[in-house]
Amino acid sequence: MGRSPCCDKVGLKKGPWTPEEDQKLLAYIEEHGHGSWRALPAKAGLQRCGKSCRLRWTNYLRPDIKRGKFSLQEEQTIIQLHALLGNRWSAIATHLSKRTDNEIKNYWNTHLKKRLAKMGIDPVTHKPKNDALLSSDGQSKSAANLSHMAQWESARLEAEARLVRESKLRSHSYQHQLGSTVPMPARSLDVPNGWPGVWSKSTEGNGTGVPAATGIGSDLESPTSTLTYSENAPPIMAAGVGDNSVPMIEFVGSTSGSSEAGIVKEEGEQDWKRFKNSTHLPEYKEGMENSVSFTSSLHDISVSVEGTWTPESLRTGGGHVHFGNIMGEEGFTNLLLNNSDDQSLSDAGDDSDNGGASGSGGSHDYYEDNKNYWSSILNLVNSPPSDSPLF
DNA sequence: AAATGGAACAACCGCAAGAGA
DNA sequence: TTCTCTTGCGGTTGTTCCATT
Repeated sequence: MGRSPCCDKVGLKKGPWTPEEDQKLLAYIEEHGHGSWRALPAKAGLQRCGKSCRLRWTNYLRPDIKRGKFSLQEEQTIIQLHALLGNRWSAIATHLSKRTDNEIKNYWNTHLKKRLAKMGIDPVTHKPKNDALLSSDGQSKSAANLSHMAQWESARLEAEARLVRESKLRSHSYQHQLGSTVPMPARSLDVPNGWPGVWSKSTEGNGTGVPAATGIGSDLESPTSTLTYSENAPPIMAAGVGDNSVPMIEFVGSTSGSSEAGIVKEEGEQDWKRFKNSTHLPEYKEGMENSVSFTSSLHDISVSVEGTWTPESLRTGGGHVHFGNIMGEEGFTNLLLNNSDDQSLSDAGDDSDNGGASGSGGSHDYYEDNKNYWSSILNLVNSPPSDSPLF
């Protein structure tokens, strides 16, 4: 696994891109596609390394990028997904169509992270910084159980992200098979909305006969995969292999309708509707405490979880956790956002009942906040990413 | 009006993983 | 199997902008 020398060559320009350079890069990619990034600068007449060109394209020039201020919804999504995924910006970006991982990362570091910290919320754990005070009672246990489920969802979400990446890779290889160097838009990036101009030009220009984006983008073969996913030991789930307390998560994924990919999206949407309406966390039953299976019909993902699933870990409050129908509730994130001193944020919602989420509230509030918080997260990850062509 | 400090954002760096020869 | 190349990713740095003094 060597590392490409890239930018350490002398004579290559670094630093901010000029409009002329942007134009050259755009024009070249429009006509030829990017092909090999390493070879691109010379062909395009740019004194840049390929890596620099790739970053400029993916983070700035790509036509399917939405720029500008993040909406409240986007902020909420970022916070919620960050609570689940941590600094996995690319995975988060797959749920924020038209936003790049770099942009999300920057926004987190410059806005959201500080905002949370200012409110006494640890931006890493998404818990109040004085959480330790609660560790001696049952509240932390509840939080841990919720986190347990969140980890479970995190693994599922990451598997989804893998499927997206796989889809992208497949689409690239498909392109190569067709002898084209035109980059295949990735479904995860919601490309069809923004690509057609470039894509059509490209395909027309190179004469490969590859259908335009609206055609091939939606006809992308869906990922059909069998993957064994080993979560790399997040704190709560971490333990040694073979340890009975270790939840082992295995995803066996194959996409329904993969050979008729053109209808995948629609099927997926319906699938999600059914899924949202019917999905609960698996009900706890005696005798199955170390094995819980879950199936998402969307990707035929069957998830088997082996580990210390307890009735407590499957419950919040008085009933089983439902993923759906929580959107209307006031989530913890909303509390965070509403408590923010950022006037640009929504002041909607009445969080007075919950006593805020500054972390200094009572333990009951903390419990309720956690419940709402994770419910909101779980609801989010079980909702189709907005505008995402994957769903 | 000039200086200064912080915020915001673009870009770079280095590591890791996968593919292919 | 090993090595090289390419790409993706996350952390960090550098530059620009803007508000405040």
